[in-house]
Amino acid sequence: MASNVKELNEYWTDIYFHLHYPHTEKISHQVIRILQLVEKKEEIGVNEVATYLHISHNTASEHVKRMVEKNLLIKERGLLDERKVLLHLTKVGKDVLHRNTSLDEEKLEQVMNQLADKEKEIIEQAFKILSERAKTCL
Amino acid sequence: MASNVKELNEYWTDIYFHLHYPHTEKISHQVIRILQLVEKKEEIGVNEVATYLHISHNTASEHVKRMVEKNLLIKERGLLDERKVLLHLTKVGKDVLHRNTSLDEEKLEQVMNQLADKEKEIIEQAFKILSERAKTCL
DNA sequence: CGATTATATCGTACTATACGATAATATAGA
DNA sequence: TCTATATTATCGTATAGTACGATATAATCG
Repeated sequence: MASNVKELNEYWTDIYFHLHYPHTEKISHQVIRILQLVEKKEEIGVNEVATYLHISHNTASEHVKRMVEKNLLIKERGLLDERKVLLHLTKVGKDVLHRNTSLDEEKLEQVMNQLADKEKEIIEQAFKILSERAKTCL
Repeated sequence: MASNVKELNEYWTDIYFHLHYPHTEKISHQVIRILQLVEKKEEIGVNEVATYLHISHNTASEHVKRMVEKNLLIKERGLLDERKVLLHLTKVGKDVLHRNTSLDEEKLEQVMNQLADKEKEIIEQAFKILSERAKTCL
């Protein structure tokens, strides 16, 4: 079973390598990780960012500040607890995140269009199942 | 069909978000991109790195130099053409790459073990099909 | 030998990353 | 209300990452 998982990972990295967007952007690693976190979680504040990246809260605060300056994030204060910050992606933030973590839509569509209907269906089902189950993990 | 591709990307990013390894490493974005390139391609030299990352050849050369110093890459001179450099991953390089681009094997196995045999099969097939077709893209 | 190709190095500049110390502000509890 | 705690922000400082022009080295090609 372990070799099975390794095999899946090889497929996974092959897919990303061949279908990712070109690397034209000068974007840092931590910035992308923060964008990913903010996109997928609701109610994200500075402390959650710090915990997620295993960095101190002051460093996290500075990341957030710079990302707001660059118009990647929007900061809002919590309604119930005004100490808290609620982070959201801007349109620019969403675009940057997309180009750096998603599969290139043109390439993916091109590949999908080469497939038989049954194959397409298998892929859609597989991704759906795995994403749903992944969400319940831990 | 376009919405289909967007849906797949949402599944894709959800899967990575929930199943990736924890972000404990202080590793830069360009370093990971270079590791990915070297892993997936044979006969990679400094110029290919520069082209792939859209950076100048001297910058690429310095990335490679630092990565060799950190024991992430091994440099070898081309047998036929000694001007060329051939890059390979070290064990450390492979490990770093794995922890930063693959799915966490424990988590993935945990998720897979919750699935019915038929679901497992669908996922394996889907990933296999997509990775094979992706390789023929462009 | 001269031109080309592939890589390396030097100097320089700027950005990113990180943390300790400290501060500001909001909430919660005695 | 006063104090403790929680959350975020800022300052000073240090180190590493990123990048490029200019220049150099070395191998190959014609």
